[in-house]
Amino acid sequence: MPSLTSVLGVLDPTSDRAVFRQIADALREAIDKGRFREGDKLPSETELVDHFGVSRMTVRNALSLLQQEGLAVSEHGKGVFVRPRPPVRRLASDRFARRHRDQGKAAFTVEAEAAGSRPEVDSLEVKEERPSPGISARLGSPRKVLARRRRYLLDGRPVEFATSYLPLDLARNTPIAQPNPGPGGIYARLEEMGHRLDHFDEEIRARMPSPAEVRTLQLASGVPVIHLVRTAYDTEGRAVEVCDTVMAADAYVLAYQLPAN
Amino acid sequence: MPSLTSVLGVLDPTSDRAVFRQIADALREAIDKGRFREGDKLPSETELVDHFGVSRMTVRNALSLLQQEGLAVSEHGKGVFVRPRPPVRRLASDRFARRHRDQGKAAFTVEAEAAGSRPEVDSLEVKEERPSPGISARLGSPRKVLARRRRYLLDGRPVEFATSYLPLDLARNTPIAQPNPGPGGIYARLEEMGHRLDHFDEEIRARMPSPAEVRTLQLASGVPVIHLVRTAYDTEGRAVEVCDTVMAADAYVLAYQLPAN
DNA sequence: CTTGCCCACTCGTCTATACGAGTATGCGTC
DNA sequence: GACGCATACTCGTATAGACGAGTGGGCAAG
Repeated sequence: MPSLTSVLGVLDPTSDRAVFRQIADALREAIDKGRFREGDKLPSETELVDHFGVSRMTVRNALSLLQQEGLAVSEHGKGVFVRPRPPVRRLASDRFARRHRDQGKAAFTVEAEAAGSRPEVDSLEVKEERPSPGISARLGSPRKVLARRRRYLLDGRPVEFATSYLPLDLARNTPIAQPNPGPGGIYARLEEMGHRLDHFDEEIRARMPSPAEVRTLQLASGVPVIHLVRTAYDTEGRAVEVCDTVMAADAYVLAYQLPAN
Repeated sequence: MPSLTSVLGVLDPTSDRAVFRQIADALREAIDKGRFREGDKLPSETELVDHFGVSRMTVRNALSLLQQEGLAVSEHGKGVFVRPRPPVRRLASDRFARRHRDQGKAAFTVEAEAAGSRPEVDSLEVKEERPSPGISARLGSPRKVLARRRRYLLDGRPVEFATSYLPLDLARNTPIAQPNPGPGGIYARLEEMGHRLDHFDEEIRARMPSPAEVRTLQLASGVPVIHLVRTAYDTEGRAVEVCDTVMAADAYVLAYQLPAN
């Protein structure tokens, strides 16, 4: 068991860098160098207080910085730990290609099982709503829309929360309005109903989560969300669906392939 | 001038919600409702201490929460302000299409001026390096690479930091190794040299910035970064360039168009 | 052996105080 | 008017202490 001094060094009293930043720097460097690895417990607040000879608030300030940076997570009653990097799910840009739809099973389920994870979908809700301005504009200002909400989990961990919006005149009294729309999902149903899909537009933003998003996605502090809004167009140029998705950013990498022409 | 009570309400002493969270909730709600607008100054710490009858650390805790959420920014000596939403730059997925390259001017400059902003590029650096493992794998394990680093600014604000890597055997002693590679950029030069571009792969992640990234992009707290890695392939299937880009997430929307086939 | 309790250790919350440092304003001097 | 300074206000940093609450291990009683 190496001494704390050899792992963390000591403060530089001549430095004009704030003490809590120096402590954060020492911990960050130790993590970067692998002295603490994913899931390892960092020294307790008391140990850091003793080692650096500062007050507890100063140590907490330093640890709080690391949490904001997404490097550490604290667990009440246990300690502060190096944040584990969860397995990452890769979303390929061809994930909605027609050939995948023909298989029948939901893309999320197939792909997760192939990756050796246990997929779940919960909090499914289907209801009719008045569209928000953003959704309304994308769908051509329908008076009402059908909203399909669901949350996706991998191995019990929530990773994504998505809502699909469809113009009500298009979706009412169809399988799309059922909780389970059947094999191939709502895109397969849309095509059966004569809305042959032409292309999708996707808009990607990243930001910090709202408190509500922190709850539904069980996000650690220092983890942003990726906000993806996809609009599906049929061959007539009509927007037939908007899917609004919020993903835990530490669980995803999005992949796109672009032609050079 | 409405009283603070009418804007923020009062604490609920019977609630088991932590006091600093209640204060943060009150401020967040007031911001959401438009009682404080973008750029507005929030009540000073002292005013909040007096209004809620708590100690200053409790108020600072609440304000710190809002900053982590990206809702507020503090300015030393001035106050805490509702974080202004900067104008957002939209990156379209066809931004590297050949037709845009033919114009001659740099895409960033053209587009920024069209949007009425003042574009700048700085800290240009061109050097030969040993590639990191990730870059090396993408480029087919060259021994050395040419690295082109630059930072992009809009109206004086840094928004993006990018590094292009090219296999050295391909780029050495060409215009690509010059600080200014000429009209159309390095992609135009690559095509002139016989590497006709076929497609690009882009990988997108979002995360909190490192301290170094906070400095170079002058990021407010609570602003994540979008990390985009683009690999360019020529028609022979060879990876000819990797561009590693870190963007201030509050300054960008990425847009992609996907075919449905 | 099992159950249940106590205790030690962890982080969470809150108070009170002090001083430092950046900003803006007004006022007096030049 | 221009300049410089004092001052009041802002947030930043740090100390010291207190109590609460979640976790886990040890120990004693059953």
